[in-house]
Amino acid sequence: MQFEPCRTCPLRSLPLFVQQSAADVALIQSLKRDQVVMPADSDVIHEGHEDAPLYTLLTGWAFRFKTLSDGRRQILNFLLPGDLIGVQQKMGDVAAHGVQALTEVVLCVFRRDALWELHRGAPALGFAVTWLTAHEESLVDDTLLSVGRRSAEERIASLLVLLFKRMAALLPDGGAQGVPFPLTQQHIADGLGLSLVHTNKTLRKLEKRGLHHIEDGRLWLRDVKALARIADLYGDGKPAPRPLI
Amino acid sequence: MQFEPCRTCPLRSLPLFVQQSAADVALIQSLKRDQVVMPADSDVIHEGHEDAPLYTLLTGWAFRFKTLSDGRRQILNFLLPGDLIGVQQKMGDVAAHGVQALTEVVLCVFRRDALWELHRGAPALGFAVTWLTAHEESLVDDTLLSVGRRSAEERIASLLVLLFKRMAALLPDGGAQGVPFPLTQQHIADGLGLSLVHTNKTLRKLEKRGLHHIEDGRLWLRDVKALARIADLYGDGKPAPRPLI
DNA sequence: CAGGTGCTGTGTCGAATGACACAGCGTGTA
DNA sequence: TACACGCTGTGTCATTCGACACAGCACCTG
Repeated sequence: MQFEPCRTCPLRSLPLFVQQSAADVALIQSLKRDQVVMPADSDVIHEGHEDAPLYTLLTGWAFRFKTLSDGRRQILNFLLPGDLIGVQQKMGDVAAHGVQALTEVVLCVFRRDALWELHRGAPALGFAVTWLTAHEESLVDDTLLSVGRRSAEERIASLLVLLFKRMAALLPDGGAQGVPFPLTQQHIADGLGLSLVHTNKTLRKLEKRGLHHIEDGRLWLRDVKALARIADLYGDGKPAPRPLI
Repeated sequence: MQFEPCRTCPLRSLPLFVQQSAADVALIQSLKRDQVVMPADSDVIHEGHEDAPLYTLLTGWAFRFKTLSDGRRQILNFLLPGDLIGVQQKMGDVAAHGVQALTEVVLCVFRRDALWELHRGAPALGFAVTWLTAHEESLVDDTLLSVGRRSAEERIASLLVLLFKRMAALLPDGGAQGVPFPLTQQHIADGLGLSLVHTNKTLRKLEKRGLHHIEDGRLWLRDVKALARIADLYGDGKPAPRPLI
């Protein structure tokens, strides 16, 4: 095992993540099987794959998605460092989703029985898995509210603000210099149930009003308040402190 | 404690639910605090409520939803007997959702610390909580695919088939005589991101083609194959066996 | 340097869906 | 009986959003 021990994982020291006991970290470490790098646009989990391993995203961006048989694609949510990948794969009867890398990603690979071993070996870690799963569901809930009931402009405002805040919580400067933003307009469209063209026009409209700016893979929010107002987002805050597995 | 013991819970004997050890059932029982009946249309959990208890739905239908401040409402998913209610409430920073009864419902009420005690007391039950949460997420994923990428006709076909199958799995006759279906067209509209009027017209179109029939709170699928083809649903099957807490 | 590819930007047009208005019908209730 | 209310059904018109077409530009690669 030549990879870095979990104890010194660079994510773990961020204020976003809650402190865990040495024993719990050691258990996580013992279930870690490998650490891999995958290039941008590669498939982390093939859609329809039934028995994928469990991963944690260490660096980079990815997304979960489903497609219809004629190719229409819906992005379910975006994955940032610290997100767990593959919990739903072995559960649930409904057809599985795929996971694709947006940027080059670094992944922790866990043993296939890790999900069960986490529950068996440490209740706190089992609880953490539940927490992360429920949290991800609440992200999907929010997107569903957007796609079902918000206009194109409101959806885009909402996405920009929520992704900005999630990413900013992972940065030392909290997004003062903008945040990395590797999505193309096609990804935004697929995440919000919009067409590419309409996404482009709506983004341009918001940008012309001085609300945001995207350039060279970075996103700046020029007027977070206005965007949050458009999206009808309440709750100011930083993302809640979360467990890391 | 005058309510029925979990051991003889009528749901537990259905083939849909996996067998659990006597010790696990006893633990569940020990965390059960009450059993309550609530009328149709009542709020099980108020939207925005931060610290609701954990429930299991014993009989009846309910739904989770979120609203925008101007009243637009999105139903996130429908809840049937055996579904766990309230896992997301204490987790996740994004604003909470509400839960409302569609019919009169009977609920098991658990102690506030039940979620943690399940993980602490029995790894298998902690795992079951994770399973149920991941499973519910996959339902929301599916709805998001519908709302984002399916046409109105496809969405409705998909909803009818999926709800029919979920409900049929809870019935002895497997839906041969139709299944109970307490949704109004407004609920369908709010669950699929459509307007009431358009929902009505689309339902009528499908019914005129002989694909389904709704009457007196029951749903019959006259041509499941055709509906599944319209919705681009694959996977024939019955819902997977699931834990019951 | 030519050509290909992926992404963004824009105009025009058409289609899916929403908004509004109102009717019918069953049910509860004063 | 009369009336209100909730739900379904239907016509007409308005709007949002999607489809198609194409341009510009950066980047790669032969």
